[in-house]
Amino acid sequence: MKTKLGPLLRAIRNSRHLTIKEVATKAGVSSSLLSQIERNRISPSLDTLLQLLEVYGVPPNKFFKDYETMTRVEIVKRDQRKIYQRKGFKYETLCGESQSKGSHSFNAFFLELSPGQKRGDTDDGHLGRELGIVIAGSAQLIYGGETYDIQAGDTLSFFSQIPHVIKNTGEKRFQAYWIVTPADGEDYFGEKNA
Amino acid sequence: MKTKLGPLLRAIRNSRHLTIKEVATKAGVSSSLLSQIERNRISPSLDTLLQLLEVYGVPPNKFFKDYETMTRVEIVKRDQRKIYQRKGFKYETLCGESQSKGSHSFNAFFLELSPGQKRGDTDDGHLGRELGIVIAGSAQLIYGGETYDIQAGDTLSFFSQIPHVIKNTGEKRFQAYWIVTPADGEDYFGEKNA
DNA sequence: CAAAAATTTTCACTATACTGAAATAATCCC
DNA sequence: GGGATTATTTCAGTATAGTGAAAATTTTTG
Repeated sequence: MKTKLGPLLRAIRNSRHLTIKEVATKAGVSSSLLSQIERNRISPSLDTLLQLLEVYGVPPNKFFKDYETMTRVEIVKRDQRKIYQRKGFKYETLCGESQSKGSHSFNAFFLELSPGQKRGDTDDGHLGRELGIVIAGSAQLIYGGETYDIQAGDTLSFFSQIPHVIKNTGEKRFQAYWIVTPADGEDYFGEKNA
Repeated sequence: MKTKLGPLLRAIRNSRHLTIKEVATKAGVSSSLLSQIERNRISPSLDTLLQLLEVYGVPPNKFFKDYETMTRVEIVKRDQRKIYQRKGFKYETLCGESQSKGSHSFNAFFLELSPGQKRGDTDDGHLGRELGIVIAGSAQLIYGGETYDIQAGDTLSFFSQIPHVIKNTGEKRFQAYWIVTPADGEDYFGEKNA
């Protein structure tokens, strides 16, 4: 009851355009079990997981390589930014190694929350990564059951399929740059910009 | 109740000179559970396995990469040998790709069984790979619950920690070259030629 | 938009992973 | 070699993974 790989399994299944029933039958398990696994209500046994991966044609080591980067939340504090020069411009790295390498690239928009307001639901269906750059205010990030306090100058990045909520806990309004990635060709998923 | 990675987990634990109790405590599980997992009497849940790997400091993707090559038995029939020339010698490959690459290299000895005689026990403690080259006679290999018929000209290779038995089922005596590997530096185990 | 079909979720039940304590086996040490 | 200590296994009981059917939801279709 600890692992949170259900959403990834669901994303893989959707990318193959397979129904729960189809996959369950091929893997030799019940539909209800698969349904519960994909929503993290049950932590699958190793046997079950390996059977599912076999149906999807995903080698276990590849799956766990991605799982590793998936389950890692990385918070870069303002004073931890790495600064470097390039082509006359000054850069400050906002995203650590575990996020920048791999098969997801970013797109951005601007986000503002009034005091008490919150954003992000438990299952928005979007697949990929999110990157938040906090400009003003303070907030709480709830990610995979754990809570993180963030404030102006901090940067946070995580896998968007995992349930997450961000809430303005301060008095002022909360402002941040928000970057979202589509799934691209390097991962399991056949379709681009799904 | 399908996976057979218990012996590998036990081998890893022994290489670290840790007791069942120590590991179980660190991983937050009971001693009895670990005991049963290592002898394949229980297929661990994913949570439990990941906790154990964390104690050992083994990344899951690495573990499953090795598990993949571990669980594969490869039988090369006489007429399937790949023949090639090199430095004036003629070679016939006896060992497929899944065995030759990776972190185990081979050493050899000669094996002879009289009719009905059998060799190999369910847990000989030796860690590494075995390679058998059958010269004369016929036999049965029982490996991980499955039975394979082998005869003169065949080659078999497998991970020696998995329970295995070879039995002379023919009328004549059974002869084979037998190759065994020690664990080397590329895998989890600190000690060489343990 | 409403009925039908297909897919997913819920619910009561069964099988098995997991626990804690006692029994067995192995190791230590004088 | 024998008693003490430590490590492992066994056993009865509990928690949770897994099942099969029916209910609820979503999608399709006319």
